[in-house]
Amino acid sequence: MSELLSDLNSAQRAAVTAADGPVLVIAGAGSGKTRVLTTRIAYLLEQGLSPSQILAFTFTNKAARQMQARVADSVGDERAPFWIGTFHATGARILRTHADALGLPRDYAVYDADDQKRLLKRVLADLQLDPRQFTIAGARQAISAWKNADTDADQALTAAVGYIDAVHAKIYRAYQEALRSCRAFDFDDLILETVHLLEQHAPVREQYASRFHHVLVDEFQDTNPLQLLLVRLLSSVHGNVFVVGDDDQAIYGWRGARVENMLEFETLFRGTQIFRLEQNYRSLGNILDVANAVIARNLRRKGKSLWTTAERGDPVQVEEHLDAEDEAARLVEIVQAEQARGRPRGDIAVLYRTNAQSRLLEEALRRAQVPHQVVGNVQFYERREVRDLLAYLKLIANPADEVSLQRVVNRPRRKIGETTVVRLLACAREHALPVGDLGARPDLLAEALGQAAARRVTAFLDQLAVWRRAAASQMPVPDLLAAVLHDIDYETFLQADEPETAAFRQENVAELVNDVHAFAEASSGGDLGQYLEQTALVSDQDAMTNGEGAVRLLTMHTAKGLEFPVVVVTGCEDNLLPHASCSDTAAGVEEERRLFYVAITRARQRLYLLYACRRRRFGAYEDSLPSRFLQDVPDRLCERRAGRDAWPQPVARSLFGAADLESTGAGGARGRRPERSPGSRPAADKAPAPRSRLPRAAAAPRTPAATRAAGDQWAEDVVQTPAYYPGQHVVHASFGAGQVVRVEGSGATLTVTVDFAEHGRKHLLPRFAPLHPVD
DNA sequence: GATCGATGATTTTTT
DNA sequence: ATCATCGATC
Repeated sequence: MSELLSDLNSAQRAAVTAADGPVLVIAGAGSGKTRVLTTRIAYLLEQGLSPSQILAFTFTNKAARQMQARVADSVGDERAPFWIGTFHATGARILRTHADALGLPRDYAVYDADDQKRLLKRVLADLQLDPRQFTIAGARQAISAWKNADTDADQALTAAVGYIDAVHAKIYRAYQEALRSCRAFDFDDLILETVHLLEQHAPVREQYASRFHHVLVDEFQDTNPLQLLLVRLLSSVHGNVFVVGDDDQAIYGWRGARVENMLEFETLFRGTQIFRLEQNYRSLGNILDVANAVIARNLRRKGKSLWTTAERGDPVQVEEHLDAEDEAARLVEIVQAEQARGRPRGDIAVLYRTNAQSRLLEEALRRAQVPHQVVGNVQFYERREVRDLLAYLKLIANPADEVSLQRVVNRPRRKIGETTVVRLLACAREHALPVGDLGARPDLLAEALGQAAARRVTAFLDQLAVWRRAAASQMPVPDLLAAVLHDIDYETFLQADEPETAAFRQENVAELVNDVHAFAEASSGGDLGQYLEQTALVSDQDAMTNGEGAVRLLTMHTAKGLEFPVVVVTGCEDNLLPHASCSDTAAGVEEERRLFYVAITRARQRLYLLYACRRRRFGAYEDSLPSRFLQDVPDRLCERRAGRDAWPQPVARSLFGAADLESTGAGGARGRRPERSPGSRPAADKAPAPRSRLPRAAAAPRTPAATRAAGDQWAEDVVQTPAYYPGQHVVHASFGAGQVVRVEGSGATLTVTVDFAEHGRKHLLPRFAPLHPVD
């Protein structure tokens, strides 16, 4: 035990060893928050608690896995299997366990954002609302807000103020009915229904609340009222609630999170002990002071100031670029310069406010042959063919899943069109039967459909029934998927459907097959329901592997909880950061400032803050101004510079001096760059060597591709796909270590054949499969 | 029922 | 600029 605590500072140790009862740990960025949490769990275990008496909530599945692994490291594997997961995963687990007893459907589906959208689309169409006035996104937002406030549709209708609200409430009701008749829960339901379960069924509540002697919550500042309620219910017997958070990093207000959960914690839980962690172990001094200076501008905060004993480090680099394309080009330079200094690519993270920004950055990196990984965004599970196949599996698991049925009923083509589907669904609804089971009722089908349509539908439903029987008799998920693929002859369909992309799609299918196999191996006999649940609940961050070797591109939100030696924040511009849609309220701007603070505090050693003077929006250039937050970056901590040739000034504000307003210029040329203010460094002279002052090593950076190409291992498209080569040692997240056998295709269709030590030969798409070179 | 071209929205962040 | 959806056509 003493070794457990020996590496902690006194504040951390006090928190870890706190006596029973409610505990609030206010943990600044980089102050060892995760460590305190894991050590606390290990400490409790060493105090004699059984793992089954501990429940912990994390923000992502990845964090859950890491935390479990770290605890296992310090106390041994056999003591480690405590309950840990996201609120959603934990809710799903509890619901699944008690479904039968409560009359809930046992094989309920979990609807993700896409399923939810499709269902809402149908609901909106059924209600015949003006699609201009009532959008899917608007309705979804309203419904989610109600659910997070534990308000049902009837309550929402009663409390509705005004027409829009009232219609949204009606949509809510219709949506909820549709969801239930599909035997599906959406993300919010996973928590809401769990709360209802515990509230309404005292025995179940007692069971969990007495079982869990300690409940711990990470990222507490981003919990919503429902999640808080769940925590209270689960800890209602023992009252040992240990929460860790940072009010300065609350960035999920827009989806119902309430910092107040944290700020009011001590009034909610009597006798709360509070600990503050303010020593930062992550960032060098300049970076930390910039972060402190920025966040100090927020008025609504508990207030803390992080300190460090680390050296100052380099000044933070603040750079102006002409446009987003230039910014992207500069990013490539930065990456190459960092590499030239011996920095692994995996040390570098690129952050942005919106996903849309990633495309340009990604393109620039691809052109420059810099291996990179976009974390989140277009997920593997969101590929169309992958979603199609998952929809088949979902429909097999749950015949009432109308959204999935709609998705696959005519894919491959079975000549079952829109009209037929509408009639089919109406029929199912009318007789309160799962649509997938209608095959057993030829009488109803004959009644609802024409003869030809009924025949085709019957053929499809019969096929479905065969798969269902196979699944019911415990056919392993990989076999089931193989059966589906064979029976629908998906390969032929892909070929016929779109020959140009068939090969690419085929590989996605192969990757899904791999994924299913990996699941089967990892879970040893996990059933279909578990697999589907897992695919529904993956988060953006989960897709980020620990492997080295790729520059990471991710949103600032996704970056929460992570750290990188080098961070490049792009698009530090007003209307982007703070985002235009958040700029009209003080609270909105404060949340955006916290987001900027989160971005800054991800950096350990070097930090770049980039902005562009103009940027395309919907295709056309629009002028942009430096983020107002950049004004809060103290001059003494940073170097401000312009990266490229002289360019027309944006209209008003610039970091380079106040003279801008006068330099509006005439005609086409909008004036030239003004003189630098005394405090800031000049960047480019007007001389034609503007980049020479940029922080880049003098020697031309050598890319790995350039080096390896000499080996002549490469096919002709070596230029496009430099990252993998035969003989190379790689690591895959599920399959472990292996060696590359063959590299085919390029760009998006790049396929790598790998012999894995423990899993044999697999074909992989590095674009989706997390495959990392072992340097 | 499928296909093609025109049209309009899209870019806030996510479990 | 790109994507999804819609309508007209086969």
